[in-house]
Amino acid sequence: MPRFYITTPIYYINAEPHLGHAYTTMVADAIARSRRLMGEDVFFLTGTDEHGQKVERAAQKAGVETKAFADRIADKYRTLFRSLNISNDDFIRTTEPRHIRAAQDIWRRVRDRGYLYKSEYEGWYCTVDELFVPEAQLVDGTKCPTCGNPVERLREQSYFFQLSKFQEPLLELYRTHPEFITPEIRRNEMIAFVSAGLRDLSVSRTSFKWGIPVPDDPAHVMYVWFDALTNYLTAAGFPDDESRLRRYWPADVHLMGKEIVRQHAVYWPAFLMAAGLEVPKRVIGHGWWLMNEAKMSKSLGNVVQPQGYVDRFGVDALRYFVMREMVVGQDASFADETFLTRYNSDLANDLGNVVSRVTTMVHRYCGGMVPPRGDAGDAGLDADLIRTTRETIARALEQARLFDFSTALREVWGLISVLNKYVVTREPWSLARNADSRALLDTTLYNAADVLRIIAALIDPVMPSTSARVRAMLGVADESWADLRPGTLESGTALGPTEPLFPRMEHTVDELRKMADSPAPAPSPSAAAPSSPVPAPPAAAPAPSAAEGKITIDDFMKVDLRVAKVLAAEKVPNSRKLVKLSIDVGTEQRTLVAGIAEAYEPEQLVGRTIVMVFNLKPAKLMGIESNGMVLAASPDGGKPTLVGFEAEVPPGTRVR
RNA sequence: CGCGGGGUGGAGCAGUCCGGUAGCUCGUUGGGCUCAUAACCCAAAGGUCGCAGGUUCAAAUCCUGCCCCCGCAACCA
Repeated sequence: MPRFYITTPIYYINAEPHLGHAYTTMVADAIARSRRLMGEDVFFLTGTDEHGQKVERAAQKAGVETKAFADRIADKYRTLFRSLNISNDDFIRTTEPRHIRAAQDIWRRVRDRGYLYKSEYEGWYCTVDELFVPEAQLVDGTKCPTCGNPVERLREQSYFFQLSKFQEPLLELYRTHPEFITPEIRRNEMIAFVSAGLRDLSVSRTSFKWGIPVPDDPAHVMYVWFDALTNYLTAAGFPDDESRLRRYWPADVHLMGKEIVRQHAVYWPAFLMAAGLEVPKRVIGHGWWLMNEAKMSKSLGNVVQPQGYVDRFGVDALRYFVMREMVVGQDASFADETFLTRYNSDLANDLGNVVSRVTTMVHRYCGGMVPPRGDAGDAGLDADLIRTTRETIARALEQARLFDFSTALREVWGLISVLNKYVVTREPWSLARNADSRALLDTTLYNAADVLRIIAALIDPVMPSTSARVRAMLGVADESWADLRPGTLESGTALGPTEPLFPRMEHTVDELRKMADSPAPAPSPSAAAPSSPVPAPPAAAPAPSAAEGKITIDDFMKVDLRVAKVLAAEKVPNSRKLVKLSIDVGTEQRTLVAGIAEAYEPEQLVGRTIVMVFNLKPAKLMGIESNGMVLAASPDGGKPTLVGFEAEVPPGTRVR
């Protein structure tokens, strides 16, 4: 049996899971499921990356032990993946003993083959926060972005990996295996990056402890990617289980977001070559989900919580949407309007409705049993349907093999459309009124039900539970893709009860947003299968956990809001949206920088009364220090509108 | 010359590599049907394919120049 090993990245646990993590994992899941249907021996790995200073600090901040913190976040990922119906075969955590052993083993191999050397790492270090700060993040070029204190130049001992030795071997790899990096744009980027020259990589640290100790030099822990990337080997049995390793290594697909293609397509194969191990076969970098045209990010408050969509629409609706909407490799936008349209149009009106109408007719006209196939069909309509079905199977399977589920789904929906036309043209309801047309009625409904069976099989990797529900309605068992063809549905099969797959969602987007803002409804009372879409309970259940995310009046009072008057305003040179303001706050004059140039000309601002955050920590923007922040309404994607008053208020007045 | 993506009927997109009748989904309008989740089916309206040159029998597609939009970067404090 051919084997197929696919991985997601292991997710870094300093933050909670969001749509991006969910997306990568759902795509990997669809790939894994499709390969199982093709009869391959699949090993599908995901997990969490738990070491490093950021985790150590996040735990400190949360006031818990690092290990306990890691357990908690890892559980969140597990829980999310369960609710997304992810079929991973293993869930690896880099803090597990098996991984620590593997990472140390590969370290020794790389070291013994002469690709590690000890030297000094030099960088900007903040003694207050106890961490190195990348030069680009420094405030004013001298201060720590987190605490504002001056950083100092510091050296520490570090092991370096001789990445520079792998420039040629890597370019050779890209040349001889063009499919190694997909899509092509990522490949070109990597070729450019490697061609520009590679610097040796610092791969250990002495400045923190939360990591895997370097063998024979316990003052050092392994740094970031050396530890993390090795997980793909660990789970494949490295180093002890040789037969397993021979079976599953090298991996067939490493799937990830485009931001970490470099680590997987440059560092990782270099590490492996250095250790004398085989490199993976393919690295796929997918695009990003854009929210209102911006990349989602926490500070923008536009993070999509996957769980909310699962609760409202069902897992398969979310899985369908992301697979259908994003062409792997490109960016796509996640808009509620589009989601709702796809849900109602593709899932309710097309898929759900065609299943409903066909099964209902079999119940009504054929006593709930698949009728005999007969030979009453004609060479036109019936033969066309069967031929289209065959072609759809071939094309959808081919697209799935190429990891292009968007196109595969388009093919399947084309078949749904053809099936609808078939039904309308043949008019079974008319045939049913006339005893003479019994044979044609049977053939028609046989063919229609048979195509539903094919559709259920084709959507299986993307929508596993919907696939199962369609099969339950048809009374048929799971089937693989190995011998999928029309005409194999058995006559006489008793259908299960018909139920709506995707109830139409009549809410407007605004209503849905409101619901999404309120806390998710309590998990539906026991029995509800995870697959059944929960028709959103309108305006239900406030707040068991309402306290979360709210602040006390004391917290609010920490924010000192004041009225100020603009004395002068000028556009910051070379900036797009920044305006430099001189303002009168009653007691003093201040300079501040505001990101409102797209909405206001400087002249309009002079003399205007504004509201500002008075006690905000100063920050430097485009080289100008800003002492405070102007309040404005800032719609997503729109231009800001300044806060104002209906009556004259003197500068310096406190606002609460 | 910072890096990258993009400009195709009202909206969102495919087509561009390998020139040859401009396509899909949603929306709109009219009709049909009543098995179906007011779903489905048919038809129609709607496009100077960002602009200007060039190559060609023929350009959305190839070449040159320009304009505009959007990310990222170092500007949302």
